[in-house]
Amino acid sequence: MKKYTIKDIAQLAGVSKGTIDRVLHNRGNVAKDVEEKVKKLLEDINYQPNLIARNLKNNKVFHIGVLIPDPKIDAYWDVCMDGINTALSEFSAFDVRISTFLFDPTNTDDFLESNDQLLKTAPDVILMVPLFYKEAKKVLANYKSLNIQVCTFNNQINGSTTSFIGQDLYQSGRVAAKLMHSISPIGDMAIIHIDEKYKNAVHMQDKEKGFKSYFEDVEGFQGNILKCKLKFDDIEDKLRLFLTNNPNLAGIFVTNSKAYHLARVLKTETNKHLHFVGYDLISQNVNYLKSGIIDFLIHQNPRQQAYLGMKFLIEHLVFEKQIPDQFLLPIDIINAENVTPFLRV
Amino acid sequence: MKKYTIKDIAQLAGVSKGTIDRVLHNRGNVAKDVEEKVKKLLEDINYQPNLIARNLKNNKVFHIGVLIPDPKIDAYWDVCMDGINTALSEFSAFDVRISTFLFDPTNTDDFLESNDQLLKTAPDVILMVPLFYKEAKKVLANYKSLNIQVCTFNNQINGSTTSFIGQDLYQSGRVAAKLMHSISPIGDMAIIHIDEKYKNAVHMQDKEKGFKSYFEDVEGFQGNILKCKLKFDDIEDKLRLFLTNNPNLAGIFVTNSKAYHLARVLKTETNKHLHFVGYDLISQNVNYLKSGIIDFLIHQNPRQQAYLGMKFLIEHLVFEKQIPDQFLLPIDIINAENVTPFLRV
DNA sequence: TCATAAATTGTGCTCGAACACAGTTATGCG
DNA sequence: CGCATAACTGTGTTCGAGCACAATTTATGA
Repeated sequence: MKKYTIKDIAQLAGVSKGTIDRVLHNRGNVAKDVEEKVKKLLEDINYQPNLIARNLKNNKVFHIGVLIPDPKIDAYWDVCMDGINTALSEFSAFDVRISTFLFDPTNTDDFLESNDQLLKTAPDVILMVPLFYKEAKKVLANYKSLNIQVCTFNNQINGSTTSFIGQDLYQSGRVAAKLMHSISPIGDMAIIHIDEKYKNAVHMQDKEKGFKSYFEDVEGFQGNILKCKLKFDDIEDKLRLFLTNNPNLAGIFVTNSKAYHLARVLKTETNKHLHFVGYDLISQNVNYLKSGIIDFLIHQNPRQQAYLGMKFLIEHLVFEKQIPDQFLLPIDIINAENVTPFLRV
Repeated sequence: MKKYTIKDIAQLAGVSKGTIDRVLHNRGNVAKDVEEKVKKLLEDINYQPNLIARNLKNNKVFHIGVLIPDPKIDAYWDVCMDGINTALSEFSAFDVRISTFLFDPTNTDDFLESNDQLLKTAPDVILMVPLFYKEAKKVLANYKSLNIQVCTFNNQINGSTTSFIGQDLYQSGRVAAKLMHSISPIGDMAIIHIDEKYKNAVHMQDKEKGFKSYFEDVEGFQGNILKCKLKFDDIEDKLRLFLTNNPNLAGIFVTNSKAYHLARVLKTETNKHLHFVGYDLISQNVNYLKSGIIDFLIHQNPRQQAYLGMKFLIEHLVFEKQIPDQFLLPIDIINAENVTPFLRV
């Protein structure tokens, strides 16, 4: 229970605090027998350095680089900075500073360029959304060789050992399927991929696989799982055609945050209510959720992802805590009645 | 951007750091003109004391009293200690210690007795589940007069100014109703209160009100909202009777964590599937959720409640942060597919 | 005018870790 | 043996805030 200090240990070992310090930091110049004796003592009393004192002495300014998509181009990222700032203010006792670089989420070159600029600020550690697989893989490998600790969120780069915070997308597809099945026990289901310009195809495919796998597990399910790809410019026509061709359609699952594009069209289709599950609490989606066009949204919690990434990095810098290799957030189910507190958090 | 120290300010003001310190802490013995000058200077440069240095100097052991229901008597509370320990380990750099006192959630006297014992440990601040309205109100008033900061979670004591962390129960009733309506657009709905021995009637009533209010808002809803009170000893018979008497019943909403008692009975009723919404991720409920008897559980997140309470208290002690008067957590919707990550978090 | 009290201001030590540097003991070699 | 060098050990300062106490200045009264 008692907290031992270096001075205590020095006294116990019958040496000076300088020697203890040399042992603690493996700075050499310690007689072997003394070193062993001290090490054993440290072990025995389970010495934990006073991190407050350490931070006071070191008096470091920690520098965190942030590389995320530009919220002005895609509103989904709007809340990330909130999460980052929350973490920052929680640790305001320490001198942690960030350099934020935004990139166009439709432009791989911009990602690379912003990353170059970030690198120039010589950050201690980095928080990043590794949106583009190929480019991110290279970039992350580079940071690994530079021995700069990186935390990624939003999407995982397979085969990378970098720490990742996000959701299990396959499972979130299953959650969507379960919801759909709950509100619509029979009928055809459509998985709809809306083109996003950038290639996060892996994203959508994981969700699709999860969605399908759920219905495969349902014994005697009466309905087909359909698939449909839409592009921005021809959403309306193609969707109407799809609806006409599939009269047994009961539910629609949109694999990204663009559900509102469909919702706009479905709103005018008054003949029947299609069950509708989508992703992400961006304002357009929330409006359709509240008006009853969208039944459920799955919340990927970008704010929390960014917050946690920031927190892990700061705790690593300040308290030398280990950053988890992977941290999977719960998959939040949102309907019209529980949406408000989630917008706040 | 630059962080000013007391020494810096002393130099700027042309006085010694002792004088700055006297001004900062209103310790008097400072000439009026000097005091004003220093105060203005502090204002101008927006002086923020280095909390690391302060904590090192003060070198205090903070003592937090914890008063929660005994998990051995009601498993719902099992995860609270996890949350508390998580917060504790996050702040392991500081010397924060807890004294935990458990009470029987069916026994008001035990609550009062445990509280007396807690009081004897002379805690700096307190984290508490104020389960019993009348008793808690007294206890909280006492702490207020003793000027001991208290954080409560789980249930709010109306008319108390004590900080509260939890959920909006009325709204959670509405969430349950919306879920029920989604999976069962027509038919009668039953609100079932299962007796819990202790008088958290307010709890259940808020949920009931929310549930009802939702269906009142639904235009042209075809169904009745029924109500049923059950006691532990006659659950089975009474429930069967209720089911027989209400052939149009489509959904059941249980207002507390005891849904599994009904689920056991419903499992044997093979004639039709009743839609079923309950509360809390205790293992019995989760099993029925996974096996499909229960459709949704609402997660009150007791772990997170306890964690946040602890965190607020520690940050208050260590960093002198303000504790929010009220912090409402999101209302988590759980089905069989997203339950696992929630059990972990 | 000067002693004394009162008011004000300055100095120095502490907290615990980190590290530079000074000091001490051991070893090697001519 | 003597002396240089290496190997090891101890001391003292620093980080910033807080507080005790010393030091200084100002006010008061005989």
